[in-house]
Amino acid sequence: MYMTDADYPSAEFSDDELALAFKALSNPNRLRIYREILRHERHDVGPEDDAGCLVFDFINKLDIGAPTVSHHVKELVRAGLIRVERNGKYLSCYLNAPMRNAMAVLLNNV
Amino acid sequence: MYMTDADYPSAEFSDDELALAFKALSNPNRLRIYREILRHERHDVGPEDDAGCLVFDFINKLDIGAPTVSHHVKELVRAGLIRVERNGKYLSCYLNAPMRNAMAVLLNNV
DNA sequence: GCTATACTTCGATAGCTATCGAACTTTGTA
DNA sequence: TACAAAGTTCGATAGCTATCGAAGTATAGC
Repeated sequence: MYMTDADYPSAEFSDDELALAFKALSNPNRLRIYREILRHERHDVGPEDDAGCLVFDFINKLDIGAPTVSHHVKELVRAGLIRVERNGKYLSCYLNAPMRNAMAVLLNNV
Repeated sequence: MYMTDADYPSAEFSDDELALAFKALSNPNRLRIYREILRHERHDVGPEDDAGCLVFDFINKLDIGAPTVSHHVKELVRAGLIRVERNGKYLSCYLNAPMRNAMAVLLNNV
């Protein structure tokens, strides 16, 4: 695990921000993308040799076109759920832990 | 606590069902209603003297009309997030634990 | 510089949704 | 039985969104 408690600040998000995050998970294809990123993060490889989760794979595995995948990835970024980084030819997706944590706290704690 | 492990079956929901649940939380007012029900469940009173969370209160506290509140409550029920029960003059809302659990597992585990 | 690959942007569209006011139903109470 | 309160149903509307195909951009490799 590369995470410490510092990666899980009990960050406060507004109702609107949280609702936006949940909205980002309200489309089945977008939920699949997010779950894949979560799963990838969990089988944690070292940060150096980790190419992240590739948009390329989403385009090839999901039954929707590249423009739609591009749109979904942007929505996940806009919602603060993930961030995205170019690695040469490919685009990698990474989990944004604070928002995940905020949603989890909402469901478990309050 | 009135819950046991049996109240938390690792129930399996499809991507579509989970996406529907997240969609139900994608509207700020609906999220507020759900959080209030969660909060109420947490300060757990005994089942006998517990009137639950009243739709009446949502109608009076949120800045939206009664028809809209009614619509939102129905969406939460349809998504499997809550259930609703008439208690005399008032309508009470109760948490539907399996769906909450499924969302929490998704965010924490996979 | 050319070509192929990996996306992105644009414009369009069909379908959904949050909200409202008006009218209705159901329940408790006088 | 009548009245009031609590919630629902209806019909309408403005605005959003998932998806597409076509065309554009950026990167890697030759």
